[in-house]
Amino acid sequence: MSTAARSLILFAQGTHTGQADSEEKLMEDAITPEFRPLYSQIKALLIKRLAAREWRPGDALPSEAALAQEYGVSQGTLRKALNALEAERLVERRQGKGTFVAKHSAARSLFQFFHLVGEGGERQLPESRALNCRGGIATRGEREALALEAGAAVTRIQRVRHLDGQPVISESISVPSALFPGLRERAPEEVPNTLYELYESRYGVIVVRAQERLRAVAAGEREAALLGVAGGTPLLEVDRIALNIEKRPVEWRVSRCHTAHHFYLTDLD
Amino acid sequence: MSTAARSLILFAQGTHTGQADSEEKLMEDAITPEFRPLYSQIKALLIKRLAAREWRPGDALPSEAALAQEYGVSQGTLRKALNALEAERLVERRQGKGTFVAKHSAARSLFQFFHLVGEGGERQLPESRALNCRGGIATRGEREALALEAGAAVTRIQRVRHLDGQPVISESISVPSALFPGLRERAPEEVPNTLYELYESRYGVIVVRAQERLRAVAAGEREAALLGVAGGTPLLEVDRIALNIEKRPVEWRVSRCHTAHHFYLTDLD
DNA sequence: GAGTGGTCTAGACCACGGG
DNA sequence: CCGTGGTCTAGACCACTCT
Repeated sequence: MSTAARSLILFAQGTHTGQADSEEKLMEDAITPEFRPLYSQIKALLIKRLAAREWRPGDALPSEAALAQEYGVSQGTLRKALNALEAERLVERRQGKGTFVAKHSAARSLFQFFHLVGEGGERQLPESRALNCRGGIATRGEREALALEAGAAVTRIQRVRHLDGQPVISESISVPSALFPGLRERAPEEVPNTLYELYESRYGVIVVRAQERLRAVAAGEREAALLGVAGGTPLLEVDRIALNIEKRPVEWRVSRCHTAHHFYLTDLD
Repeated sequence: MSTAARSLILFAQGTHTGQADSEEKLMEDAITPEFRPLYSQIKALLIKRLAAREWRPGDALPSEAALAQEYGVSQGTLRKALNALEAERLVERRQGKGTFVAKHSAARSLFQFFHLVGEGGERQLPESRALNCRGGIATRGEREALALEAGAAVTRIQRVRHLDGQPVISESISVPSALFPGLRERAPEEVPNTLYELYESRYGVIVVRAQERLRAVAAGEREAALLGVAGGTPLLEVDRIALNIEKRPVEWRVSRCHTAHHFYLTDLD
């Protein structure tokens, strides 16, 4: 099945041993060369298949040899595409086992998405207590963050997250209800700690990257009470937009963190 | 000259066509295989030469072919090492030109090291006004941040940085005086905006990566005055340790940022 | 032992930059 | 024109995993 969508463009390429010809002369005067490496085209094709959920998180992809034959390229070229996908954390590769669609886990949440660490740098996932989970109509801010039309339905979750038993984060989450049918009916107790695992396993929404905007704000009375601090205490506000494999926003999350005993840690490299 | 420090360990490798033999039977029962890919060994050797300043920032390295011959490996293997160095931003490669030792520039400072952006996401390097530049003895904090012995000399710079003409960042910088001889004698007016360019061109200290710890703090009276805000205003504190090519700390910098009109922007991927 | 990804090689040709 | 890095191929062997 799936006989390799074959429209690979081999621009002025050397050793194409017999396949993917038929488009050589059609750009006599192509002002823009439009050269695109084969491995890059293969990569895009594989992303398309991943986005179409041809393979699910945790599944094994076909072997390098099989995919190379399917696309009519050498194993080396195909490997380059797969390695690029691994670098973007879309797949995981293990020698002797195979190539697997990346799956969310507590460890991944901890290292890729959760950056608050203790004074000594210890990483630890917080425990969460959801306060509520409701549906509503997208505000202007939600429409902008999630690229929604006016009137779109959103589901909102509010929760407090604890580290070492102490409340440290007050979090407001908004997602498009269309992507997560039924989520709004969940009771707060039924909202798990690592939401991205839920998004993935229950709704097929794979969060692969995010962008965060940080600023310092003064605690309002509500957050202050939730976090057990005085009103006006400086808090670290983390405004995150999470993107799926197609780079579309799927979640907007604003966290306000009490940073008396924790840091937001990030590497510049 | 420099006839390729040849002690590459070729463990159970296949097609070694005649070079780098002589160490085949000496690990009959090596419990730990200690396998290390050739390209990784080459990479380490190149890093050593870069750290030794055999080539200076902006210089061209020898061509792939030349280096491959020097180390007695194939061009493909050598390329893998160079590509890894490029991924770590130690070198820059340009088709048709060559491979060059990475050089600090305003652009690099802006994208790799400066993360404060305007509301719309515009990136812009701030202008700096140094308040003072003095020598002193390392405090406990400086010793920990910079891995210094008790009694070590440090040079401290304090400055205020402006965006769109408004003071936004109050910054305290400490560096080991031993690494930057003469820096402490600079008049504040002689302290340039992009310090890492100065470190590199004047002192041969190449900052290649950094780690930042962020938290929210209340403005003290001093910062408040410098930034033109009320005392107690929440500020984003950015605590940075900058590392050189050998991963040793070379600068400690604490910035306090007024984030009413700017964000700290970071990507999670 | 079979199958997977990982490393290494050798060689061909292409895209790019600058004489 | 030549020299550079970039792409692609083909094939060999190695390391790892599981049966």
